[in-house]
Amino acid sequence: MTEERINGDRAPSTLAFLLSQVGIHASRRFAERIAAVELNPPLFRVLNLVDAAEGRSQQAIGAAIDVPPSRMVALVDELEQRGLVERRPNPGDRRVRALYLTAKGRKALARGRQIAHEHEEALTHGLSAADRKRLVDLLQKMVDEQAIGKGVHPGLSDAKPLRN
Amino acid sequence: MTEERINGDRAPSTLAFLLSQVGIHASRRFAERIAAVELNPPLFRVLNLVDAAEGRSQQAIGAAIDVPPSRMVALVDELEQRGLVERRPNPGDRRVRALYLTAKGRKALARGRQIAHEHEEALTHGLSAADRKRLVDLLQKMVDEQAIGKGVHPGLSDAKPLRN
DNA sequence: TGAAGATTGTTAACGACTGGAATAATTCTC
DNA sequence: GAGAATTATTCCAGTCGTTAACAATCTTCA
Repeated sequence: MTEERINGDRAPSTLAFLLSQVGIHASRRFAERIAAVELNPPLFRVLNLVDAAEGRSQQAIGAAIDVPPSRMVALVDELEQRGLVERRPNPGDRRVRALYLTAKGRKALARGRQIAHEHEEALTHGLSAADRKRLVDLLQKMVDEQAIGKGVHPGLSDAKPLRN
Repeated sequence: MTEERINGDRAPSTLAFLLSQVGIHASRRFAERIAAVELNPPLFRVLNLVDAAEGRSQQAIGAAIDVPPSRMVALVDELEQRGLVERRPNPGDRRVRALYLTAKGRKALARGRQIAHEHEEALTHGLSAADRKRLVDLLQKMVDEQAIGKGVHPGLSDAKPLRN
């Protein structure tokens, strides 16, 4: 094989390019890491939200992370089957299934957070504390300017025109 | 509705979180923008690569952007049907279909680049030139440290354990 | 009070997207 | 010249997520 290595010069280091490159890399690595505890990002997010607001309805937490009701069902089904969360009846409203973390769920969440922490460390490995702070500030500024996801992480598999 | 707005504090502004949030946002917006010229990111990438190295085989450029052969077929099929690229026989190797841009393909590519430029502008809108440079430097440092995609943009829909 | 209209959780059907295996035609290695 | 490797392609199967429809339950308000 000639192996002439096609020159990537065409794809210059524009900020947009770097951002998506690094961002996607970060997402993927995290997905790989979190898989070690049999979780995937959406599941981990739901777990976090349930912990943040126990007793809420499926749709309430679904709305908080921009997940449609029909999708929440499958997500919670899995979490419940694995004994990480419970669906309890809501005395006040019998349509609602209030979500609660089980002891096992708390453990899984703790492990997940530990992994998230390690991920953070690995990702910022080559950066000094000062660099890290600068980067956080700059990115936060972008988030504010762009009014990106009002506090909600987009996740990789939402929206339609993604395709990338 | 109670609308108590579940507190997102659980998802602190870790660098990893910010990076994927902003990165994914950047990818999505670009996908939306590029759709204006009937292209999607993978198609645009192929177009760029063909331009960067005309006459290469499908698999050669596929390898350069980490797209499996079977997928390249569909990608090139579409590009060819729309008259943006041509598959020409390779005199030296009759198995190979060398790819070339058509005049129309060049125009589409030019428009795509224009859009990419606008995207860059919009994305960095709130940043000063100095901020922008700092950000590029920091991100580039991360790319180098992490040995992220050896010059290749990952794209949003590759790898398996993505899921996010 | 009671009927119409919302809302919650679920299921089912459908479509978009991909990668991997198998195949035919060619080329390369010895 | 035989067998291994390579290129492009087709096919198939699996993953995922969205929309629509539905039953049960609540709310509204005449």
